[in-house]
Amino acid sequence: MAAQRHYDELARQLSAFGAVKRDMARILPHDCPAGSAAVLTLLERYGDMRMSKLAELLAVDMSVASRHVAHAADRGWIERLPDPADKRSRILTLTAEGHERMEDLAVRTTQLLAVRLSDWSDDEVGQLIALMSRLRDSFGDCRTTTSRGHVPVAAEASAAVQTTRTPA
Amino acid sequence: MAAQRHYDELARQLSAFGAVKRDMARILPHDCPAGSAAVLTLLERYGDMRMSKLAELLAVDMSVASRHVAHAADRGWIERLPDPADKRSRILTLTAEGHERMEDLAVRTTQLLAVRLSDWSDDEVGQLIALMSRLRDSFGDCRTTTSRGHVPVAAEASAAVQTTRTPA
DNA sequence: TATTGTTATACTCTATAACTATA
DNA sequence: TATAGTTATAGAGTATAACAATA
Repeated sequence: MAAQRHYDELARQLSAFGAVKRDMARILPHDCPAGSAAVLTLLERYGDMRMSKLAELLAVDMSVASRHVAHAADRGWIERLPDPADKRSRILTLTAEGHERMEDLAVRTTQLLAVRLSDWSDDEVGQLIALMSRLRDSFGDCRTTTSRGHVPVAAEASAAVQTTRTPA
Repeated sequence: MAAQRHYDELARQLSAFGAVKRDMARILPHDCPAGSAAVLTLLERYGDMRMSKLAELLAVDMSVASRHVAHAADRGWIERLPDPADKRSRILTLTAEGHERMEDLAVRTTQLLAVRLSDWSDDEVGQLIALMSRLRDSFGDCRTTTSRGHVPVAAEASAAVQTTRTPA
């Protein structure tokens, strides 16, 4: 259990962390907001998937994911193919244009981070990633796993305090 | 310099990190959105200050800070006193009601984090805070509006990782 | 002229709820 | 009835620009 004096500081860091995200978003093309970029990134990384799965990875409501997907689909970056196994569902897949767009996004991201993280060691970045990932996990946000070792978090979290697990 | 393979992963973590902030925001009182809560927190922590300083600490434009401050002032949580040294400026200060509100916020935050971080050690939380602080610092040089005295954001956190400020 | 702060406007992101079409 | 996905609506957060008052 962490000391209480750390709680306020962590909350403060989270509060001001948005500035980092906004700086990242500033380098995006004008027709590709952060939401769409996230959709493309996840599709390239994890391959074709359904809406519900994408929403889970994005850590947002499916209605939000649907909106981002519609934006990307309108621009021809992704396609929503019918799912032969379930006619209610749709399979999302990157188009050739989508892959091109992703290439562009990757270049922009790399260029920005190469500047911002110029005095970070590889190990330091790795540590930050690991801790951020674990925090998301502790908050029940890590529905997927970049690796196979997914640890369910609801169990140990609810041990300390009887908490309402997002009751509807 | 960090390896390129880490760049995409860090961008992905940042992208999905919003879910953590939203979970934190969910425990706030209905009349106190996250923006107002951040204002109260900073005023209690660093004491009375001017709008420009607050905006810097919030890492947002002053127009945004002004909006949050107006919300808090409308509810009697803070006061905007005239600055005798500069009649354009206003000194922000917490009222008694503001302190009460802060007490409530601190309790809510502590309760939530006690659950979420139940399996984190004190040192691990400190490491995360230090790395987040340093990342904000690495991104901070690009958007400083008033690069006067920079408040030591990571005062207590710098124990684990030494933050480096590259002078403009 | 430059700076401090406010306000008007517009845009992004988000969740809730109502809706459809399947299951 | 229940589930997958879409859309309409409302709310929070943000930046830009125009503005007023003061330096």
